[in-house]
Formats: sequence, structure tokens, C-alpha cells
Amino acid sequence: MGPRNRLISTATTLLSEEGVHAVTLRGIAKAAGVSHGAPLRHFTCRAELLSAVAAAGFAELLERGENLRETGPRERLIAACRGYIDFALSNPAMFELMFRHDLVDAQDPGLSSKSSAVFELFAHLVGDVQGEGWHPGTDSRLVAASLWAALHGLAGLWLWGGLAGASFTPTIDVPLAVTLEAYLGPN
Amino acid sequence: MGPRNRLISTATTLLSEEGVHAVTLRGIAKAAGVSHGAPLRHFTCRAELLSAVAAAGFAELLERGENLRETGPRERLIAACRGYIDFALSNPAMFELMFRHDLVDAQDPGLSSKSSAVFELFAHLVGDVQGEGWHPGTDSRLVAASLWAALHGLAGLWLWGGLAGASFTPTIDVPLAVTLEAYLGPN
DNA sequence: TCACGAAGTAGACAGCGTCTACCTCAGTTT
DNA sequence: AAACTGAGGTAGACGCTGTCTACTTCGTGA
Repeated sequence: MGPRNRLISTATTLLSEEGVHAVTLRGIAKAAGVSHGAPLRHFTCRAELLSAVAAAGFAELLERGENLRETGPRERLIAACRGYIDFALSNPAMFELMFRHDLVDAQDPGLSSKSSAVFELFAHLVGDVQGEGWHPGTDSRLVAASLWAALHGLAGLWLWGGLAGASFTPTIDVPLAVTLEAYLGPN
Repeated sequence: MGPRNRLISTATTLLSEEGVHAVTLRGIAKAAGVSHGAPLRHFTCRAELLSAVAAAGFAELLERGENLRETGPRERLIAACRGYIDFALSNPAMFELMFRHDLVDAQDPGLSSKSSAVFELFAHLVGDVQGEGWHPGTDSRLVAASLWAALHGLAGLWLWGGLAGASFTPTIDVPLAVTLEAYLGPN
């Protein structure tokens, strides 16, 4: 593993253990045991390093979506939805970083390709369920966008704290079930 | 208007015109025509000032929700949903600030009271539609949380750029219609 | 007249991203 | 063998940031 990948790895660890505020160039350099200017030998700026970290986050999300065990299209989509929520709550700092354009460069090729691959996979899962007569005739990517947004907002608001600790639900599974039922019907 | 409110007003203007990155204590001080240390005479820290700005954002959102013209419960809820999206897209920097816990103090009384008031109003609008037989027997706040999250995620992803510029929709109204139909049925 | 509190100023400090000049050293070319 | 080259790392500087502190100014009430 070269120094570039070592910095990405160090930053990823620092991110998950300390949160978004800890992934400063100087903090990453210190955690990697190098001087404060060393990271800029391998990345043109902080955003480029963090973009590589965020791209790894989208890659993990993609991997989760590709390794679904469920066989039925509908069950696969539901599992993917639960997987998205699970990813966000298991990696809150990574989830935050992935959507923070002030920390990450949206134009970064490695990042944008990974994020759009996640969306395309999700749209494909939606399309498979449409083949069973769900939302027929609507663009898969349109339905996928709406459903993804519902999940994304649920994870975001939960982590934000607007729903967690609320009296009406102890866990995110309860509002998640409402969301899934709204889109996919009972069960 | 005292100096405290003048700083809040200046910060709000700076936020909408320049974005989140511009609302630094020193930037606000300069825009207000005072020295860099003056704002800390009226706020204990930057987060307290920005919390007051964000609270004003939630207050405006609350006002929108209270001034809905529609008479029918269902029409009122739909209008509130569209109003949330419209607020986010009309005030993207404010919308971002309101949910950025690294910039704002979630425990700030003025902020948390305003944000929970918005949620309570939304839950009330949901409850009125439930009285017409929609999602009967489910806690209004639970349905409200799920629906709010769907709208919140849609606005967030749109502003993030993951959906905007996508080939499948020119405006946010198209995926929004999908979301509203999923929750509220046709029309 | 004096005291006091609100408000503002100016300087300092550490931490940040970034830039630059310098150093080291393995590998390749001449 | 000597010279060059480029990857990688170091150290210092710059301007920016939030925050703290000491000092000033000024209107008001005792």
C-alpha cells in the first residue's frame, strides 16, 4: 500500500472514530505519522483526499447493494432500502461526509462515478420490481429518486436528532416501515 | 433594533447572498461595520449567533405552515409539502444551515423550540387528514416523520445535485409528485 | 460628580489549508 | 562511476478562522 492509499485509510479510520470535524489535513498527517505538509504531496487539496474517502464510502454502499441475498425483486429492493438505512446509522460520519459538498469535490471523477453507480444500481432494483407490475410505465430512475430521497431523508433526520429520542418511536425501524409501506404497500 | 438583532439580520443577509461559507464571525462583523470581536459581546460563540439565524429560518417555515390558504385537510397537507420544498429551494443556504449541527447548537432553546414547533404543526396537518380516513390508527407524528423525511430527503438530494440535471426530470416537481402519490394516492 | 454597565476596539493565540523552499534517496541514464 | 531525476518528506511562512483578554468609550442613574 503506497502512501496515498495509506492516507486514505488513515483518514477513513479517523473519520469513523472521531467524526467529520477530525479529518483535517493536519490531523490526518499526525495520525499517519508524517509532517503536516506531507498529504499535499499526494492530493492537490483537502477536498481531493476527502473525496477519495467518500468514494470508498459509496463503494461500500455499492458492494452492499450487489451482495443482496434475497432472490425476489421486491424482497431485494426492501433489503436494499434497509441496507441504506443500516449503512447510514452504522457509519454516521461517513454518511455525513459523502453528502457534504463543502468538504468533498462533487466533480471528482472517482467520487461522482461511484455515487452515480449506486443510484444506477438502485434504479435497476426498482426496475425489477416494476416488472412485477409496481408503478408500471414510470421511469425507474424517477421512482428510484423519490424512494431514495425518502430513505435518505429518514436517515438524515434520524442522525440529525429530530426523530431520535422522539416519544412516538424507539427505533428508526418504525418510521422506516411507514415509508416502505407508503411506497411498496403492506408487508 | 438593538445590536444583537442587527447582527442576526446581517448574518441572515450574508447567508442568503454568499452561502454558508461566508457566515464567519469576522465576515458578519465586517458586513455589520464593527470590529471582529464585537459579535462576541452579544453571543457567547459563533454557534449561538448562527442558532439564532437558523431559528429565524424555522420561524419562517412555521409561518408558511400557519398561513396556508387551502381549506380541505388533504389540500392543506399537500400545500404544506410543496411549501417545504419551495422553502428549501428558495433558501438553499438557510436550509443547509438549519440542519448543520456543526454550525448550530442543537440544544439552543430558541432553535429547538422553533424546530419542534414546525414538526408539531406538520403532525397536526397530518392528523387532520387522518380524520378523513387516511392512515387511520397510526400515530400522527409517526406518519408525519416519515412524510417529512421523504420531503426533506428530496430537497436535500436535489440541492446536493444528485437528482438535479438528471435526464429523467427537469424540475423537482416530477419526483415530488411521485412522493406525494406514494403517501397520499392519486392526485 | 461618580459609578456602572453596555458596547466596541485592538491585540494575541492556536489551529486550519495552502504554498514554497529545501532535503533525502532510490533508480535510471549517460 | 557520475550525473540526473522524480517521489516523498520536512519546516516555515501566509492569511484565514474562533476565541480570549485588556482597554476604551459613552450614556444613564445614584
